[in-house]
Amino acid sequence: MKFDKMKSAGYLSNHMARLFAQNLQQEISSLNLAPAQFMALIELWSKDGQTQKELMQKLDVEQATMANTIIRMERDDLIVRKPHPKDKRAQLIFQTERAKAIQQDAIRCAQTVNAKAVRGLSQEDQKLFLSIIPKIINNLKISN
Amino acid sequence: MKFDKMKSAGYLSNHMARLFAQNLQQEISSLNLAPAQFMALIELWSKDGQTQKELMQKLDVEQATMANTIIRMERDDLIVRKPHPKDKRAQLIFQTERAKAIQQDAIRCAQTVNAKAVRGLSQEDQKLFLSIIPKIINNLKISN
DNA sequence: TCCATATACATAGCATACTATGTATATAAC
DNA sequence: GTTATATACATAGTATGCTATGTATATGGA
Repeated sequence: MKFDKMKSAGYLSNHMARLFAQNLQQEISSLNLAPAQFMALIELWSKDGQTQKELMQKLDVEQATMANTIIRMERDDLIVRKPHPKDKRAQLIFQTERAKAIQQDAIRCAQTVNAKAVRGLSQEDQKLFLSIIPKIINNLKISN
Repeated sequence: MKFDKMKSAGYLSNHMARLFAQNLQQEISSLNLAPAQFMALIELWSKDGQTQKELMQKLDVEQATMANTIIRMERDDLIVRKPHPKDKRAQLIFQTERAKAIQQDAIRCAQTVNAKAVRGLSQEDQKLFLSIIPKIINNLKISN
């Protein structure tokens, strides 16, 4: 049995995702922001003051991954944690002024990378591509 | 300026690639094989006895990444290194019997994941999807 | 031949992902 | 109200990716 990389969605997805990450990292490096931190900020820009669990569910990463990202974001003055008013186990995570200040620049960087990625593709192909990925994501989720 | 995750090729690609990796990891875990090791083995199954540099170029990872993967594969009895006959700086990397023995099973696992991923997609969409990714990979490579 | 540069690989440090496990607080069952 | 279970988060260990840097060997030019 052979394995053809160029016909493997998984192989190609891995390669593509690594290149996206590298490009994004380079784009946003001047903002002193790392890709995973950017992902978390996207959620906080949309709604400030969320629990770790809420962020973790929206980003679909494991709890431990989210916890570590939050630690680094706190270290880098991107977020602060405040006690949850009703649940002593939980905390609410808020953006800092610094995080608010870089929002527009960071989003521009991400859009630059996305635009570079799809350069030369027809509008139809771009649309189809963006519509197929969520289906694959859904197929790959959880057990079955 | 807003950021719509569902319209971001980079965001979606990252999510999809993580799910592919998780699924593959689960599938091949019984073979005591990790995803990056599998990727390296694909190249060795295709051509045994390659230098670290050749593998690194074919997998398109950094030299340090390849070096570390090779260390783990040596530890896990998947490869052995032999001195390069003509270049004392280099080594040739060969599969072990164990690596040869798991080839068919490992490839089957990868194909299972790929099949799960594209379930419900039309043949056309699958084909188009696989043809678009290499274009994006090319767009994202290197400088410009 | 000798030296400067290039190449092949190793190593260190870090970010981001994972699983597994521990701890403290909430909540449900009795 | 106690106790058992569930939940929110932390921590440890590992894999895979990156950049930066070091070391040994090759190679090309004087």
